[in-house]
Amino acid sequence: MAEGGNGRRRGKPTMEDVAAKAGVSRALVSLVFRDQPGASEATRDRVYQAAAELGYRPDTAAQMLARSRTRVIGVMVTMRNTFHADLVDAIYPAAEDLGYDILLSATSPGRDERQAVEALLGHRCEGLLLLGPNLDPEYVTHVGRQAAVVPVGRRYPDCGVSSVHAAESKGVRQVIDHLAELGHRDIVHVDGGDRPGSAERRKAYRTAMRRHGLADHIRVLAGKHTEAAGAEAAQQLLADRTHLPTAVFASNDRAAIGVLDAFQRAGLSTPGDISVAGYDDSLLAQLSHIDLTTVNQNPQRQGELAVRAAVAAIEDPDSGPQDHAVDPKLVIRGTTAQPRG
Amino acid sequence: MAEGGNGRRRGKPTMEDVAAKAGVSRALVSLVFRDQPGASEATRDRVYQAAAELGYRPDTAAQMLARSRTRVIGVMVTMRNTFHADLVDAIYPAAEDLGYDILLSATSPGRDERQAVEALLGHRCEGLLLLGPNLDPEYVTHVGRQAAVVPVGRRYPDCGVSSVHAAESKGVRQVIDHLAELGHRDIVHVDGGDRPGSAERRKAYRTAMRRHGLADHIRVLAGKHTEAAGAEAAQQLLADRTHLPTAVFASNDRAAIGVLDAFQRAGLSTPGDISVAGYDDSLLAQLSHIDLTTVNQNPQRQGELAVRAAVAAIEDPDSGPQDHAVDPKLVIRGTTAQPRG
DNA sequence: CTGAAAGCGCTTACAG
DNA sequence: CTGAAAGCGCTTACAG
Repeated sequence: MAEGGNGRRRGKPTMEDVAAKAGVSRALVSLVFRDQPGASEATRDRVYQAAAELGYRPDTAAQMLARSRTRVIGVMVTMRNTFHADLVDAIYPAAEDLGYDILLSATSPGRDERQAVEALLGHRCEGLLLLGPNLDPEYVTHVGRQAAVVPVGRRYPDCGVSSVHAAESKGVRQVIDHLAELGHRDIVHVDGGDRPGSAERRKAYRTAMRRHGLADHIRVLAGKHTEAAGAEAAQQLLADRTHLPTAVFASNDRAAIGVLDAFQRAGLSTPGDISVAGYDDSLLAQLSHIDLTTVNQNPQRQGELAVRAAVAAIEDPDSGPQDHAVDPKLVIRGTTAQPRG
Repeated sequence: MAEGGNGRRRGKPTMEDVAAKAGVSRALVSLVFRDQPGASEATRDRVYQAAAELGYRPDTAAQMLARSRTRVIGVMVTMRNTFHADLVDAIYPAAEDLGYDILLSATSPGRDERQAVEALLGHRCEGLLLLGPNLDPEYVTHVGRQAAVVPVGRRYPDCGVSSVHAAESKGVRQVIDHLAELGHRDIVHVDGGDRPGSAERRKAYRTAMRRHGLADHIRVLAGKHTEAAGAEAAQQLLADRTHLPTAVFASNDRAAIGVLDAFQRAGLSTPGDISVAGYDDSLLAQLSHIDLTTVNQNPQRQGELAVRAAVAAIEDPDSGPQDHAVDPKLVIRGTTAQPRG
C-alpha cells in the first residue's frame, strides 16, 4: 500500500528490491522465502516486512525454472461434474500439505481432453491427475513417460500408471444387500450402457443378486446415465403393470431421478409402491424433495489418494504403479423402504 | 516415440536439442515456434519434425520469464457452479483467439477467494477474471493495480476495474411481461436475500409490476437461493389458500424448484393451478421433468466479453474501466401458462 | 550471514 | 538465415 502510484504498476518488485529494502543479500531473501535455516528471526522479520511493504510475491515461473522442478500437479477436470468438484475440494489441501501447487485445466465443448492435458504439460506439471478420463491407453502411456499420471475413476492397466478408483462392486453390493434386507426380491437394474463404471456395476448387480439367491430375479434394462434414459426404462416397466418390480437400482443418480419421476407421473409413490436407489450421491440426490438412497464414492478420500499417488511417483520414480480402490458408502435416504405386503 | 527409453525421462528436450537435431540455430527454432517470419517453409518443416521426434514442447515458465510477459489470464471459479462452467466454456476459446493462456483457480471449502486469487497472482497472470466474486472492494482495488481484473456477475464501481454482468432488470422485466401477458396479476416474488443479483432482481420486479399497473399486487417473500428457502416461501403462501397468487417468480432456479415441489406436495399442479418462473437457466431448470421457465443470462457472451475486457486492459492500460451489461433471454418452458379462469 | 557466479530454458535484439 | 550475447527472476552451491 506504500505504493501511492496511480495506474497499474508494470515493473513488479523482485527479490533484488526486497533485499535492498531489507538491507540484506538476495541469497538471504531467497532463503527466507523458502523457509530454510540460516537466517535469524530478526532478519526474517525484516525481510518479510520489506516484502510486504513492496507487495512482493515470488515469481512462480522463475522459481520453476531455477529449481528445474515445478512442484506443480495439474488436474484435468470437467467443470460441470459435481463429483470432480468434490475431488478438487480434497485435492487442494492434500497438495498443499505436501508442498505442491495445483493447476486446473478444464475440458469443455471445443476443448477436448488432450488439449486440456497438453496445456498442463506445457506448464511442466510433474504430476497429472486425470479426473474421469476418456483417453486412449496409448496416449496415457505416452503422457505417463513425461509426468506422474494418475487417472481417477478409471484404471489403465498396462499403462504403467497408478490409479485411484472406487470399489464399484462393493458399492453395488451394499445397495443390493440393503434392498434384500428390506425384503425386496424383484430388483431391477437400469444400467448405464458404456458410461464409466457401468460395466462394473452391471456385473456387480448380477453377482450380488446371486449371492442373495435371487438369480431368477435378475433383470437389466438398458440405460445411459441420463434422466431421459431412466424415465424410458421406467416406462418399459410400467408397460406391464402386473409384473412391476418392487425395487429399481439405477446405475447413477440422474437415471434414478428419471425413474422416480416417471413412476410419480404414473401415480406410483416412492418408496410406498416401489423403492428406487441411485449411485453417486450427487447434489441432485441430496435435494430434499428427491432424497435419494444412493452410494457415495468417497471423493474426499479419492482426491487425497490421487495426490499422494502422484507425489509418490514424482519423488520416487522407482516406485511401481499402484491401483488404489476406495470403498464407497451406502447412503440410505427416503426412496427405499420395505416392499408392500 | 523415438525414445525407446524405459522409465520417466527426467531431462526433457530443450530448444537446443531441437536446433541440433534440425541442424539450425536455437534462435531459428524460437522464431519458428513463435510463428514469426524469417524461416523458409522447408526449414519450418524440419524444425517441427525434429521437435515432434524429440517430443519437444516449449517450457511455459521459461517463455513467461523471457518475455517478461506471461500472456496468461487467470480465472477464479467455483467448480460446483454450473453458470461458471458455462462461462469457462466461453472463456477458453475467446482467450485462445487472442493468444492468451488460461489458468483456473477454484475456491472450495477451506480455500477462500483470496487464496484462489493469490495463487493466480503468483503465476503472474496479466488478467484476472473473477467469476461471481464476493471480495471486498478494497481488495479488488488492490489486486486491480497488479493485474487487469474483470469481475463477472458483479460490479465494483470506483475500484478502477472493468466488469461484465447481466442486465438483471431486463431479464426480470421479460419474466413479468411474459406472466402479465398470460393474464397473471397476482405475481409473488421470492427473493434471494443478500445473494448476488438479488437486490437488482427485487427492485426490477417492483418496477416491472408497476409498469403493468400491478403495484397493488407487489408481494415479496424472503428467500435465499436455495431449494429449502423456496419450499418455505411456498409454505407461507399455502398457509392462506384463499389468497394464493396465480404466479410465483423466484430469484433463482433452485428456489423455484423448492417452490414447485412444495406446491406439488400440496396437491397443486403447475402450471395448471399456479405458474412458476425461475432465474439462471441452470441444468436443473432444463431437466425434462422440471422444465422450468427461467432466464438465461447468456454466459457465452459474458465469458467472451470478460476475456476481451481483460485483454483490452492489458494491452492498453490507458483504456479506462468499462462496465459491460449483457442482455439475458427469457426461456419459456412448461411451468408457466395462463391462469385458471 | 555476504557476494559473486552459474544456470534453469527461453526471448530478443544485433552484427554478419 | 547464423551465432554470440544479454536478460527474465529466481535457486543453488561456494568461498569468505
